[in-house]
Order: sequence, then C-alpha cells, then structure tokens
Amino acid sequence: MLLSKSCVYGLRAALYLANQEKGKFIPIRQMSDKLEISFHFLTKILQQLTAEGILESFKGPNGGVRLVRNGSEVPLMDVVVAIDGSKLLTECALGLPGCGVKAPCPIHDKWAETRDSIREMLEQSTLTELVNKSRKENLRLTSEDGFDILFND
Amino acid sequence: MLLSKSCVYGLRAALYLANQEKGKFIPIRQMSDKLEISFHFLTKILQQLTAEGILESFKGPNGGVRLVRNGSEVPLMDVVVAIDGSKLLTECALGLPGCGVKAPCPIHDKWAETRDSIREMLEQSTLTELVNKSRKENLRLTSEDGFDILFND
DNA sequence: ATATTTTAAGATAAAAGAGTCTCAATAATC
DNA sequence: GATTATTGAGACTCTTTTATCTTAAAATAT
Ligand code: SF4
Ligand code: SF4
Repeated sequence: MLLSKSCVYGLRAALYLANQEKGKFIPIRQMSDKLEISFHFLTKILQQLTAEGILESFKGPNGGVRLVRNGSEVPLMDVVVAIDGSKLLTECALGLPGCGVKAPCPIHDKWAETRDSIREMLEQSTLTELVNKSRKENLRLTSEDGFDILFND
Repeated sequence: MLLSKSCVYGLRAALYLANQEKGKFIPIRQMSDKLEISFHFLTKILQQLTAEGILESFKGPNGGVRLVRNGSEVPLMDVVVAIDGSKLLTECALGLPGCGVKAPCPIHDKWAETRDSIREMLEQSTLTELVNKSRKENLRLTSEDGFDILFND
C-alpha cells in the first residue's frame, strides 16, 4: 500500500475538517462516527497531527480539533508526512539503504520519475481544493456500503 | 511502502537471474548469499514465483531456479503482481472499498494519474532492459555497506 | 544403495501495524 | 464543587508481515 491506514484515516479526517465551518472545533467522536473509523484509533492519529502543528485541539465540552491553517494552505503532503514520514519520497523502490546518488540501482531512473509524480500529486493538492471539487461533484468520503459522507450534507 | 519487502526481494532475485547465463539453474543459496537475503525467506518468495510460472526450479545437485521466459520478455510488473497481487494498481489511495466508478472520492483523478504512472513504470521495464543498463553503467543491486553486486562481476 | 545437494512445505517465532481499552487531564455547565 | 464532555497518554490485544527452523522430497554422484 502506498499510504498506511493511519495516514489514510488522517487524510480523510483532514478533508472532513476542511469542509467544516472555519475555526470551529469538531469533536473527534463526531468524525469517527461519520467517517466510520474507530474513535480511539482516530484519536491517536489526530494527536499526531496536533503534535505536528496541523491541527489544534481543545478539551472539554464544545471541544474538539480544527485545522490550524486554512485548508487551502494545507497540501495533502503535510498530512502524509506528519503520519507516514517522508520515506515514501526519499526511499528506494528496491528498498536498498544508501541509495541513488553515487551508484543508482537498475530501476532508479524510472522510479525517480514515478516518485516525482507522487510528490507532485501530494504537494499540489490542497485540502480545500479537493473539498471544493467534491462539493461540486457530490463525491464521497466513505464506503458505498456505509453511510456516505457527501460534502454537501 | 509501495512494494512489500517480499516483492522487493523477488525483484532483486529476478534481476540477478536475468543477468546469468540463459537456461542455467542458479542455486537459491548463491543468490541469498550474494543478495544478502535470508536463504529460507528468499526460498519461499521464489517458490511463489515458481508457482506463478515466472521461474522454474530443479532439485538436487546442480539444481536451482531459472527464468522460464527470456528476461527481455518479463516486465517487472509480472514479478510484482505474482508477489504483491494487483491491488497496487486497482486499489484506492484512500483505502475505500467499492471505489471510483460511480462516485469517486476527492482525490480520485490525481490518484488515477499517479497510479497509471506506476503501472507504466512496471509494465514498460523488462528485466533484461534493466540488467543491460546496469551492465553499461556499473549499477549495483545491494547496499553500499555490504558486498555490492555489480552486474559485471 | 547411500550420502549429498538442492528445492518444497509447514511449523514456529519475532517484529510491525492496526485496533481496543482504561484512566488521567482539562474545560464547560449545572 | 460536582458532573459531564472532551482530548491525552499509555498499556494492552489482535493481525499481518517478515523471518527462522525443521523435516520431507527429489535428483545427482559416489
Ligand atoms: S538508486 Fe534509486 S531506485 Fe535504486 S535503490 Fe536508490 S533510490 Fe531506489
Ligand atoms: S474514487 Fe479513486 S481515489 Fe477515491 S477511493 Fe476510489 S479509487 Fe481511490
């Protein structure tokens, strides 16, 4: 898998938050229900995003989490790196340590291209951009079988 | 990680084989030593490749494994699919079941592009092509720290 | 025939990833 | 101040991946 499950959950939550009223704290419980992710597991993931400065949290009634920056200033990459680290973009497809520069392995050139295209995808898409697209086209964020979260709820 | 460790080991072994005298059976022990992969683990991986018809094996003294087809007719994709399956190319980046067609999720378009570029990389590169390139440029197949396998050994 | 070299297969173990549970800390409301 | 709603942190469990170990089967060589 390209992204870990934690990372995917983090991304989905971030998109969910970007679709909410700006500045409002959203309880994790609400997100875990809507997105159909285990509450405790999602909590841990969002704690990472908070620690990385992508979210801020507030305890107690009316508490929750929210984006620090405007969603339009948050590329997907930020969320991915916060959770999965940057190895996806630096590591070798053949899993060799000490790769690339001096003595690249056989697939280096092709892999470097592909890696760039992944990087571009993650750097060039912001949360807001995707949310806007989703609102326009009624795209969903959860499985077919469960409760679909449409961005126009 | 894009590819599982098993898959990476399988690819490295396949490249190693493609660099050997055509038709010759190569003992797995030799490969595991040269590539610095656990013998038993590599054995299991190569069993999969044998089961999938990519390698054929021969028991006993002078036995080993070899490529069924010429390396020039084996795209990396074949090895990847044999070990990791095709989920990399069909599954969603956001890990949603029942994706895409009817109601794509927010990042579908971007992800589909990236996925295509991964598919191209794996389909268009053959073992032989990479080995040839490697021989020309003295590229390596193992870590800096260990015994480097140069294709010109 | 017997011993040797090799792959095949399966049991087991260790490590990493995913998920759950419990309790503490903080803030609002009553 | 007590109760309630929320995040924070840690221990714990379950599952998958990765790796090891043991034994069997096949082929060769002696
Ligand atoms: S040379 Fe490139 S493809 Fe090869 S191991 Fe290094 S980073 Fe990976
Ligand atoms: S629509 Fe595309 S990106 Fe979204 S879940 Fe499906 S395959 Fe993945």
